[in-house]
Amino acid sequence: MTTPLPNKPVRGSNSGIAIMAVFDLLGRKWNMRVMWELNTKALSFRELQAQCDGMSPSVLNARIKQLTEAKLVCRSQEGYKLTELGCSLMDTLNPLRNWAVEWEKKLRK
Amino acid sequence: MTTPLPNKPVRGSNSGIAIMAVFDLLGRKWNMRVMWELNTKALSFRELQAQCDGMSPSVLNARIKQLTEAKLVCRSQEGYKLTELGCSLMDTLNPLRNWAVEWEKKLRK
DNA sequence: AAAATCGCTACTTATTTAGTAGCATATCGT
DNA sequence: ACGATATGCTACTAAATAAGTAGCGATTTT
Repeated sequence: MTTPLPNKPVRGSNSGIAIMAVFDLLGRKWNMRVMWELNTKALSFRELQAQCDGMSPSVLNARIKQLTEAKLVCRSQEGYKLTELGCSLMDTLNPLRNWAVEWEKKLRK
Repeated sequence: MTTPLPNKPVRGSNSGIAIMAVFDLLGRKWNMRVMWELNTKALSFRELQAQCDGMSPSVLNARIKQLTEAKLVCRSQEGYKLTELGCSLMDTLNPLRNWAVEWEKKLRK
């Protein structure tokens, strides 16, 4: 157990950089949730808001903007929906669903 | 496109509840990152802080508390480390690593 | 043409995170 | 034994983010 404080990231392989960006994105309130709801079907702004427990429109707007810039969500005739890239993210995130129920079981114990 | 605003979650199957808790946990700054760093090896408080770009100790403390209550992290002789449950979460999250690099590629295009 | 609904912005307040200082305990070298 | 250094962590303030509410201009419905 050594290591003083003054240490910057210095992740050698640089392959670590990408995952950090993902953490920034997903580690933000609502982003996963919004995508999760859109994974079912395209939704209009207000539908999406309703699905997300009535989250405030200002924040929803900001999230949509961020997810759109990240090319995970886009707008279409039927409303907001996931892009291919967005779908692929939800696919890799899908196992979380099952993990979640196992986790909940063990927490109750 | 219908649906007025006043609508609460009402997720029928109740299996949706668990994933929402996961979103609350992971959708919070630093939680994924902290676990990611611990996935490599056990770390002391200050080591962990250094690995996480010098995140403020007050926040780190809060995160550790939350992750500990969630039984994903625990303390040991060697420092803080992931529990079995925590490891299993990182395992299911592992594919994110590869998704992240693909995502980055397509973003640059 | 009136009423309702839409996507969204503008604002204020509440909650969360960042940033810094420092205390109490433990370990180390002399 | 003594001071020097390191550790885990708390306290406090400032900055950033989210919640909450009102409402505008545009479209759609009646």
